[in-house]
Amino acid sequence: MNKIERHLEIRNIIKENKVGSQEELMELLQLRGFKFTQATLSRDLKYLKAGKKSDAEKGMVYFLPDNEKFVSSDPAREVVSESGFISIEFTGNMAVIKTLPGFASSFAYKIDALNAYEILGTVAGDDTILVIGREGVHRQNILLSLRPVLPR
Amino acid sequence: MNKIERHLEIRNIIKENKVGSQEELMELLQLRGFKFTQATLSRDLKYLKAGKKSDAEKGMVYFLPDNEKFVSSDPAREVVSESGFISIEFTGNMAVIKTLPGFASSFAYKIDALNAYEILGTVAGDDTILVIGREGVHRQNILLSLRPVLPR
DNA sequence: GTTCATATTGCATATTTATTCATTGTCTGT
DNA sequence: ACAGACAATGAATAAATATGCAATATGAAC
Repeated sequence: MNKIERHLEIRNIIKENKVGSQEELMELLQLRGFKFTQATLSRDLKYLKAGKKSDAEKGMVYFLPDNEKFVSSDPAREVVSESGFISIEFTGNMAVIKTLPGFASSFAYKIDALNAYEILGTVAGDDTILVIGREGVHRQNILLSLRPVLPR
Repeated sequence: MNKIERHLEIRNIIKENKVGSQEELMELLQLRGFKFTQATLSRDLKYLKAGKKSDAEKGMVYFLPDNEKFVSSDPAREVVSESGFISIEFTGNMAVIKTLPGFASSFAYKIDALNAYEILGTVAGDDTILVIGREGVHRQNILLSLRPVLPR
């Protein structure tokens, strides 16, 4: 039972190639040594939240949800893809942190876990976190307290 | 032969609703007085380059390519039904935008896409968006930069 | 190991979507 | 108005995708 590996390979193939049907995808996977049926592939694609979009060349091709395209194999970008952190900016005694789509809440969770006195609380959307500083606390203090969760 | 109108309506429906199948879409169109078969709808969707993507609520739903512009055949409802926008109010250098339930994140996405210098970021819930203005920026500037995504 | 609970899968089939072929509708030039 | 060319459509059917069910595998608790 090699579901995990199969899922990884499916993602790779969909990202690198224009795949027009499950049958086509199945052939590619079988070339790589996987053994299974179309029913399984249908379930896999559902699990991976793959969709199908219009393509000039092949009619319809499979694609993965947006956040997939940010997963880079380039080590220089690893930091971003691991934590999802993109940027931080201040206004007043609040900080606005930008993350990759979907990463905000997990990132905010880390911030909350710091239990920093300086930080009153956080509000997380999908790709943005609002960090509310305690009254009288200066942005430099907020930044310092956030240090542990920010990429170096 | 009302292909054009039908296409417009299909786009509206797809934009505004989560449509899971051609059959479902066909019912909605027939309620609006269109008469045709599934074969035609399949061709229409191909022509409109519609795709299908994963959706938490309905499994798979149709969507239009990014560059597709929304055109409503009912001008009166366009404002609210297109964007879901309901109201905007300010406090300090933040704006609170109210939308129809479920519309906040897609509306916030449009705001983010503006990439406005004046706007540090947005946090979206289900029907409310908090827009954080850059320090020193006044509400009038924020309002101006939001202009492109607000109903006229 | 044995048992129970749950996950994974294939097979067969249902459901959904695309296409072929024939027909009808629309437009243009005369 | 008529003929010819082509677009649009429906009916039937093919192709593609999803799912119910039963069998098998996996892991946890004992």
